[in-house]
Amino acid sequence: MTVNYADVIIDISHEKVDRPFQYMIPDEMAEQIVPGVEVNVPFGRGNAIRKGYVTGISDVCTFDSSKMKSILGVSSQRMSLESRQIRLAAWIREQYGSTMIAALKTVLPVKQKIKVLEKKTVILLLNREQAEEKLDFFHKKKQTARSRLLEQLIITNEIPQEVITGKLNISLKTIRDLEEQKILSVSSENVYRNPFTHKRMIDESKALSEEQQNIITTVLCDFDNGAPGRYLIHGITGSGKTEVYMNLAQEMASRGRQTIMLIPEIALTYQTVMRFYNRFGDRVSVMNSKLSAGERFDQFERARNNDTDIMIGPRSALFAPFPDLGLIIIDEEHETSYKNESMPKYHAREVAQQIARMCSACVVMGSATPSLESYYRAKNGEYKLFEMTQRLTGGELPNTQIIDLREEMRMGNRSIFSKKLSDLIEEKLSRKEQIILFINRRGYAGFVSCRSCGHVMKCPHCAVSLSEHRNGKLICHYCGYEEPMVKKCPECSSKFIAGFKAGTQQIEEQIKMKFPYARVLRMDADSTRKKESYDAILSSFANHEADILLGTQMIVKGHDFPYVTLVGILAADMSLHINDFRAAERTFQLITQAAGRAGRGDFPGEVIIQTYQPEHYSLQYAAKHDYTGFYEEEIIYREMMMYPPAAHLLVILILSPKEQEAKQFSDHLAGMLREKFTEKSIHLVGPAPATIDKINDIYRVVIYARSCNYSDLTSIRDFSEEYVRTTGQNSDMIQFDFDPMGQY
DNA sequence: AGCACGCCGACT
DNA sequence: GTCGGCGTGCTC
Repeated sequence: MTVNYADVIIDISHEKVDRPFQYMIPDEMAEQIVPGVEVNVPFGRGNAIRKGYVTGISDVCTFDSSKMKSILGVSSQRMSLESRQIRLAAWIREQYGSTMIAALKTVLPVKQKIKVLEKKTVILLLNREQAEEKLDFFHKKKQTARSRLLEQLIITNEIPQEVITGKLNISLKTIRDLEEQKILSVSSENVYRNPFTHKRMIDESKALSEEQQNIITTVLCDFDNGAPGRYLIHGITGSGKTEVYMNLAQEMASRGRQTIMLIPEIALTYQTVMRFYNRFGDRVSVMNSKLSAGERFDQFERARNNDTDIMIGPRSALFAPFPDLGLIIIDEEHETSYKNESMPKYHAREVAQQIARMCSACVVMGSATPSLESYYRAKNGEYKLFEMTQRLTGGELPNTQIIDLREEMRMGNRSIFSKKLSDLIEEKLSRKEQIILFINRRGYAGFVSCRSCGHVMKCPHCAVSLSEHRNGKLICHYCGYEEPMVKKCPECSSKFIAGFKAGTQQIEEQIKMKFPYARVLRMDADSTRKKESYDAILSSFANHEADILLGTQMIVKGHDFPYVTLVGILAADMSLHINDFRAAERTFQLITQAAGRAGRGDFPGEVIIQTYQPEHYSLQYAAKHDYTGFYEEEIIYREMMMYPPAAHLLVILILSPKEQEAKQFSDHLAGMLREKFTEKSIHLVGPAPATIDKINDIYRVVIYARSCNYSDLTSIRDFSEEYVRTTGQNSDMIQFDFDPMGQY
C-alpha cells in the first residue's frame, strides 16, 4: 500500500487556516501517521515549525507536488484531547459519510471561535500630552495608519483588537510596531460567561428503591471491574430515572471521572436540569442551542480544564472535551432530535458508544418508550436491560379509552370532539380540574384517508401510505409508484375521502365556540417563538390560570401538572400514516407520553384517544400501557420489511438545481449500483422523487439501499462518492443518511 | 496568526 | 534611486 500524503490541520486558531493542508509522509514515519496524531510541520513562507494534527491520509495528492513539504516529526506524547476528537471525527466521517471538514466542524465546533475567549484589547500607555505629541509626529511623517490608530486611542483609551483590524482596517503589524515603541499595550483577558446564574437549593439524595439501587450497583460494578457496559433503562414515567442518573454521576465524580448527559431539548426538561443544578451546583455545566458561540466555547473550556464534572445538553454536548470521561447518559433515548439533520447525519446514540469505547466509559440510556433499535439490541444482549415498573410518585396509571371516530361520523357527529370527550370536558370543567388536548400534527405530508371507513391509500409495494401531490396524483416516495387521486373510497365508495389536515388555530376556535367559559391556552411552534413564552405558557397553566391547554408534540413532555385529570388526543392516527416506516413507533410513543400527563397528582386521570383506526395495534397497546406487546408486534413488521433495526437502511439523496440533471444522475447511479452490488443481501430501491421534491429550487431524488450488514451500505456509500468524483460532479450534490429518522 | 511581497510617498 | 510604512494575500 502506498499511502504518501497526510492532511494536517495547523494548530493556529484562525478561520483562514482552519482547514487541512497536505504534507508528504517520510517513509520512516509511515507507521505512526494515523488520523489524530500530533505532528510538527513547516508552515508558511518562513517555514516556521508548527504543531498540527493529522486528520486523514490518502494516496492522491490534491496539491502541486513540487510545492509540497514533508512532515518533520511525530509528537511522541500520548494522544491529546484534540487527537481524540479528530479520531472521533474520522470515525464519524467513515460511519455516516460526509467530508472530513464537516465532521471536524461538528466535533470541534468552537475551534474557529477561539478568539472569542482570548479577547485582546489595545490600551494606550501615554498620557494626553505625550499622545498628542506623538500624534503630531506621525502626522508630520505622513504615517497614516499610526495616526488613525492613535487618534482613536486618544478618544477612547481602550479598543478591542478586532475593531482595529476590522472596522479601522489597520494591520496587526502597525499595532505591534506601536507596542514596541511603548505607545500602547495589548492585553488578552479570558472572559468567562456563565449563562446560568441561579440560587442553588440543596437537593438531598433521596432513599433509593430496590430497582434504582440495583441499576446503580450493576453499572458501577462493571465499571470498577474494567468492563464498562451499555445499559438501557426501560422505566415508566415517574419511576425515578433522574435519581439514578444523579447518583451515577456523583459516583463517577468521586472516582475522578466526568459525565455527559444528553437531553432532547433544554427547554423541555428544565425541571431535570434544575435538579442536577441543585445537587451539583457549579460542578455542572449546561449547554443549549440558544447559547452564543462564546458561551458554548466557555462551557467546553470548563470541561477541558476540569472545572466541571457534568455536562448537560443536546446532542452537541457529546463533544465536550472531558479529560477523563466516565459516563454518558442519554435521557429520553427514543427522541428523534438525537439524530443530526445536516451532514454528517450522525445519531448521538451511536456516537456516544464510540466515544465510550475510546474513553473506557459506560453508556446509560433511559426511556419510558425505548426506540425499537435500543430494545432490539437489549434483547440481543448488546445492552443490559433494566425494567423499572414502579411509579414512585404514586398515582395510578390513567384509565384509557379509544373512541372510534367513524362511529361518531355515522351518528352524525362531524365535530372534532366525540360525544364522550365533550362530556368529559364538560364534567372536568365543572369540577375545576384541568384538561390537556393534544393534536397530533405529525402527518402534514398529507396522507389520504376515508372519513367513513378509515381506509388509507397505500402503496401496493411498500406498505407505506401514499401522499397527495400538488399535481393531483398519489405518489409513493419510497419506490416512485403513482396513481391518480381517487374520487371515492375504493373500500366503501364513500365520497368523504381526502387529504387530512388540521391546524391548532382552527381547533382553538372550535373549543371556544363549544366551551365558551373555558380559559384556553394554545401552544405550538407559532405561539412559542421565544423561549420565555414557552415557560410563560407552561407556568401559567401550572398555576391554574387556564382550564385547557391545547398543543402539539411539545406539551407532552416533561412538566408535571397535578390538576390535569383528562388528556384528550384528537385524531391519534395523524402520525400513523406518514410515509415513514417508524410511523407506528412514533404514534405509540406520542400516545404513551400524552397519556402519561394525566393523573399525576392525587386525582385519578382519564385519557381519551380519538381515532379513525381504533383497531390499530399501536393505539391498542398504547391504551393498555403495554410496551413489550407493541414491541413484539412491531419488530415482526420490521423484520419482514427489512427495516431498522432488523436491517440497515441507507438513503442516498441526490440534489441538483436542474430537475433533469438530478433525474439523470440518480438513474445512472442507481444503474451502476445495481450492476455492481448484486449480492442477495442487498436491496436497492429507486430512484424516486423525495417527499418534498424541491426545496429552495433544489430538486431532490432519493435512492434506498437496505442490507443486514452495515458494511454493505458503507461500500455503497464509498462507491457513490467515488462515482460523484469520477464524473466530475460537485461533492455536495449527494448526501447520505444511514438509518434515517425522518421521511425523505 | 504571521509573514513576505509589492505599492507608494518621502528623503539621504 | 532607496528606505520605511502600509495593505494584501497566502500558507500544503
